[in-house]
Amino acid sequence: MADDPSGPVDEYGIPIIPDPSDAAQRKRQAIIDAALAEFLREGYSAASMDAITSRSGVSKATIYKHFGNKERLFLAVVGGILPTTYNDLKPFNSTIATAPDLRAALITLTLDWTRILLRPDIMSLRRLVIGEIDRFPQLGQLWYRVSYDMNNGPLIEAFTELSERGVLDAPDPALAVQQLVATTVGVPQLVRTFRPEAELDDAELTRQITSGVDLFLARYAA
Amino acid sequence: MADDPSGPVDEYGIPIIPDPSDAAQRKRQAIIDAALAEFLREGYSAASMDAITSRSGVSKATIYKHFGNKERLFLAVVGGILPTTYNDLKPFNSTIATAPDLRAALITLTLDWTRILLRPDIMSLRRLVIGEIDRFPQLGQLWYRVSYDMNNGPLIEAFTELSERGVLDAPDPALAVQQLVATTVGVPQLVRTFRPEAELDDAELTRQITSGVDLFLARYAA
DNA sequence: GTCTATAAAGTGATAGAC
DNA sequence: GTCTATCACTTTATAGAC
Repeated sequence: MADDPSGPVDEYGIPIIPDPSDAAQRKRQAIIDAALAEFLREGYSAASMDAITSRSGVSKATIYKHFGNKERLFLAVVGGILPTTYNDLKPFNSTIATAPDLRAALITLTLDWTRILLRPDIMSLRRLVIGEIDRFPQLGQLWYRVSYDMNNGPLIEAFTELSERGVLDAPDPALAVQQLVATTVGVPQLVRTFRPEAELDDAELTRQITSGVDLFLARYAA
Repeated sequence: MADDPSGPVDEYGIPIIPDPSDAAQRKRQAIIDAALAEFLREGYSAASMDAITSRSGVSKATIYKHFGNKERLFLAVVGGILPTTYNDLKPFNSTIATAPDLRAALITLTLDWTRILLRPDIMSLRRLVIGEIDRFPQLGQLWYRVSYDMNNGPLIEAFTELSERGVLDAPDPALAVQQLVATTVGVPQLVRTFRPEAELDDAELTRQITSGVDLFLARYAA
């Protein structure tokens, strides 16, 4: 019988030949995962292609076949993870314009945003992008655009609608959104940017965010 | 006559022998200047000691005699420039508690701060520190402490006094200062952090800062 | 203290076999 | 597409002369 196991077989004994492009896709993903971990740990310059090679389990030549060079790998990996990261923030936007209790809705929204954006992995990614902006200005533009599309943009629309309905008095909704984000998310985020290990229990975080929303409403509630 | 110019002489023809420790001090300063420029351009890892050597005009061995290794050089250079940089912000603090027109004083203060902190060299330094925080947590702590001592600290004192006199209603002066900074300096600074080349004319900057101060006073003016 | 010259290790990238 | 083996170069750091 010619059933020596020279490879994986299915339930009928038929060899499973992985779709070549499928295997390539999995290797590509393994490279991306390894590269992201390495870039986050070491930054762009100190990250070595050798280290990414051993982390990923594929050969260095394969990495170069897929991504060309180190710069393109970096852009592909970081540029690819950015929208994914910010996607977590999207579900919270839609309820603002129709919320019965605007204050409670704003607190919930900004508190959720803050909890996500303070996550250590997202903070590390943020520091990495900021530190490499002179070398990769595209990433700064991308970060800005993504955070605008996913967060500020929808909120501006909601504030515009709320102003028309007389609930808010925000003649410049775009600036109002920037200010709301600054007084809420911005406060703990600034601390964590420079002191990643700074303690911040949930009660204190809630207090800061609530105070920021109240500050915002003291000026903008109609 | 034994006046062959084998070295610089003073007005009497007496050779000027530079104080050895003085020459060393000047070389040390040349190294620091060259290193700062190189680190700002390239970041920590990509900056090469060779490049710093040729920029500074001294030999590589001299740099190592002075600073030991690359990490210590980086810490000495960046840690040394931080207080110097933030010193520019100090003169503006003292007048707040006694200002006849608090709104105007706050606008002047935050506008001056913002103009300084948005300077390209300071923004680059900030990006450098943020990007290297995993490697050099001390710099994050230092940045935080320096900006606290030079800015927030004095303002907190002023707000405390103004609250006691009934001019402000700020039960938590430390948080109020964080919020004021966030709604003023923080708004354009966040944009410039990710988009160094973003245009921002002075009229628009003034509008943002003024709006931030008015937001602050809507909640905290007694 | 300062220099020149060099050591020892690591870098990004590629040629050629399969 | 993927691998092994290797190239050409740069890196940080130091030894030894002055």
